[in-house]
Amino acid sequence: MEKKLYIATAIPYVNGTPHIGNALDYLIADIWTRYQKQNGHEVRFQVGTDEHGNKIAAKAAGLHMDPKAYTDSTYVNFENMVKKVGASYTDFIRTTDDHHVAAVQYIWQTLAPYIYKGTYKGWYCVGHEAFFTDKEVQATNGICPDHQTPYEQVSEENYYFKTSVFTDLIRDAIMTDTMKIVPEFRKKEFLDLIKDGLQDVSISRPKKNLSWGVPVPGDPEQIMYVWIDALANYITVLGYPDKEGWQQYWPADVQVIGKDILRFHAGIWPAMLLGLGLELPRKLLVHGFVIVGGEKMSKTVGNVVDPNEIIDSYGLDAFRYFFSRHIPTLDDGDFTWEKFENAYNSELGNDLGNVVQRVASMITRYQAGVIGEAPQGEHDMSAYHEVMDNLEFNKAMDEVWQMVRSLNQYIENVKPWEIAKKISKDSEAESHLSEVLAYCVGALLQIGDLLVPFLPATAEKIHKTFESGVIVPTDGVLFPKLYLHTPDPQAPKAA
RNA sequence: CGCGGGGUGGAGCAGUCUGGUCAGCUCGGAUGGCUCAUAACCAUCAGGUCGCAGGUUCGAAUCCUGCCCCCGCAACCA
Repeated sequence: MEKKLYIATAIPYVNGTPHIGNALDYLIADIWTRYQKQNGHEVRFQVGTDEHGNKIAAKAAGLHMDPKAYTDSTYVNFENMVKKVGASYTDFIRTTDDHHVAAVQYIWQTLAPYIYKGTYKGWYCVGHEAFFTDKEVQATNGICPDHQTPYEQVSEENYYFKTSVFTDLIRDAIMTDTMKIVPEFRKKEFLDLIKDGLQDVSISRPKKNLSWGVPVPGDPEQIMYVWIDALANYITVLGYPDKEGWQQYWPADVQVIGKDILRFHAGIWPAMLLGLGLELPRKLLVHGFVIVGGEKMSKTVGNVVDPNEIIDSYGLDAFRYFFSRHIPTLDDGDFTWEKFENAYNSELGNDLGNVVQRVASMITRYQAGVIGEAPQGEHDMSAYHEVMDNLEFNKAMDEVWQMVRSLNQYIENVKPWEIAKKISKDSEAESHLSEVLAYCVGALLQIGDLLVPFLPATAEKIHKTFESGVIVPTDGVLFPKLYLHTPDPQAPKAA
């Protein structure tokens, strides 16, 4: 029996609309999920939303809504985005779910030996709903640059979680790759960050400062701050602690996170798990940010790219293609509409789409669509599997495109159209031709297999066209040319 | 002396750990070939002091030293 696998994504805060970073989370997790399913694993794939906190409460109040009613209306945007990128998720969790809330309170009680009450004094920014260090306050002359409001000196009672006591265990787990942080440089970065030990973390707020959240068990004056509430989702969604079956999936095989939230997932979260006596996730996949034309995406600059627009214009597989191949899985990547369209036209259209088309067309033309026995694709896939296992999906796509290229070169070398001309004179030409074309089909079917995790719809079309032994014509070509952001070479030249 | 990543032909990158077989790949450009194909495909060519200055070596993009420049991060920012 293969082990059941669990893959989890960070849950975004529902204050706002889904952006390309969220889409990237879902896409990466989905590629891994489909890859593992293809390898015969059963996979549970979680997504969800973080719905508590002051910003939500404030936004709801602004709309004269109850916070829950507000999140009921917005979480859907995220679920739609998950579906839009084709993510094959199995579970969607909201931190306002009843089971989650109850489970979080159970977790708090279980962690009680590591929780103590303390007083926090510091400079507080209402807009951030967060405290800032003296250094930061000095650097900004006491005015929060984001909100243009002065920091206030605030003192409040909080509960703290003793993450510090788990420092050595966590450091050890990271160093030995028991909890493997991928890529390596993120691992180093984090180890450096905790070289002086983890610092205890404040996990509650007085009710007067934070009303919308999970109540602290046994203390009506305190509400849980984001950490325990949000991070716990990764296990509560599986049914922890009371529903059957979660043990089959925990520990997670991979947790997909952005580089901005590594410290929480590599520090606080493992501490919680250790406090609960649970295993740590096997791997943390830390991806980078999507930048646009070399600049950070930001609303004020107005360069925000909406994933919906890409998918609506070019199709889902085109979106999945660009963001899996041209945005490195483990690093920042650059998006521009020109880059996207060039990749679409030349790589998806000219390379992949065209080679599918030309092979299908030759078989139809020379052999009335009959393929015969296609041999197993003989390309060595070990490089592909190696980079997949290293979670470098972009490199796996490079491997696939290498194969596409080779196939085009092969066709050019063998020149099936010339063999076809000899059929009337040369008795061996006919079998030679069908052998050549069957080889091409074998290669295409292999390419199709490798594309399953990345471009599910395209992979299916390729299989459908070739796998039956007879060409099944498709409607239109795979990736028709589009010139929405780059000049159309066929357009009449401007004077 | 805070930490990390990076500076390679017009653009984007690989190669640096394990010195020579490295100056490579993709896009873009030029030329040619082909006609099965989505004006697609294939081949060839142009070309870069491998950030700068020293050093080690028979030999350095690759190792050592110093310097310059760019980009993140710097703990409660999902």
